[in-house]
Amino acid sequence: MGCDLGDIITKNKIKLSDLANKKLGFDAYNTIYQFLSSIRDQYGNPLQNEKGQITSHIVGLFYRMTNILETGVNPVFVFDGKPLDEKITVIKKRNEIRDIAKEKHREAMEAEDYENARKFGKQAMRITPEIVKESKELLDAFGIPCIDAIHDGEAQLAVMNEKGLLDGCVSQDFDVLLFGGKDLYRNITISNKKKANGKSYSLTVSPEHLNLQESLEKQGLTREKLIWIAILIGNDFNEKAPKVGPKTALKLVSKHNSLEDIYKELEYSPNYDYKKVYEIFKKPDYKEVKKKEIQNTEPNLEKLTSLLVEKYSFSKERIENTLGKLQKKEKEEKAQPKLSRWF
DNA sequence: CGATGCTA
DNA sequence: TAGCATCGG
Repeated sequence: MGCDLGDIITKNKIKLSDLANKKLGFDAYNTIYQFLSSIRDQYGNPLQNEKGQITSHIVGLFYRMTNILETGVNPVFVFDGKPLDEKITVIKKRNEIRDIAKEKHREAMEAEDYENARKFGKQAMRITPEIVKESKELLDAFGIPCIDAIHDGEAQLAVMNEKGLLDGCVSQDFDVLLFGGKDLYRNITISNKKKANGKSYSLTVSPEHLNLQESLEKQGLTREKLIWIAILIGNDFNEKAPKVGPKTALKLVSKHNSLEDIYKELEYSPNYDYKKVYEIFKKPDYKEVKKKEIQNTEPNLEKLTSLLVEKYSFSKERIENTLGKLQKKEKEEKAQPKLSRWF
């Protein structure tokens, strides 16, 4: 997904508690997709209740958002709008991969090959309008505002960050930086353990902060040249140039003064409109939002409980136990009205 | 993924 | 009670 700028961007380890009192914009699709692909049973099927409703995104959002609010973060979720025409190719390709994965998951289940079932099950999920609606309903009960971007959610996040409406953007993808977002936060999770694959639990990931300006300075780049790199190595809007990875791309943009010159050296003529792609990143689509629209409100604990217990059949005991922690935090804030984010 | 249960 | 295993829905 997105664009593989991992080798070019500087990563700074942080603690979750460093994010207290920050206004952070979450890439909604990115966050929800992670839950859908990782919260699964031993056969690679998503979690569902007895009615057959998928609940992976609900479980994931519920626990992560209680932790995020407890940390003192003020979140806002930004959803993707209608995709740009330039993104259709990537979307079609992803849908094909998903369809193939679905079929392979079915075959693996039939063969009782559960390792492969898990592997392909992960790749078979897609975010449906239903999942979006349910996620928004849950976030609303948490008092977390949701907004819809014109096109790419990451574009909207980047501009909101650049304008000072956000202290940072939360996504696993790097694209926010291409769109001009200043601060990107990755791995914003409670547990630092990550499954390398089905078996080993060895890899650990920690929350990290990526700053656009710092990364550009360290590499002697400008944002314009960073966008060239993205175009050369491939992104959501165009495919990569042959035999060019991040390292080669970095050398190429340092040596040349235009993408035309780089393509000339590569003896490659792209069959896509790279000037248009440049503009998509350079001047991202933005929907005007007022500060008031992205303000958090007090979580509605009764509504959360009834939603989760009645609609999704969660264990009442678990929900009340988890929400109890949030309630405690709330009481502390009310005792210190000046510090409260809700008034 | 994040919580909870089990084990030594 | 830390560290791994497996529920959860």
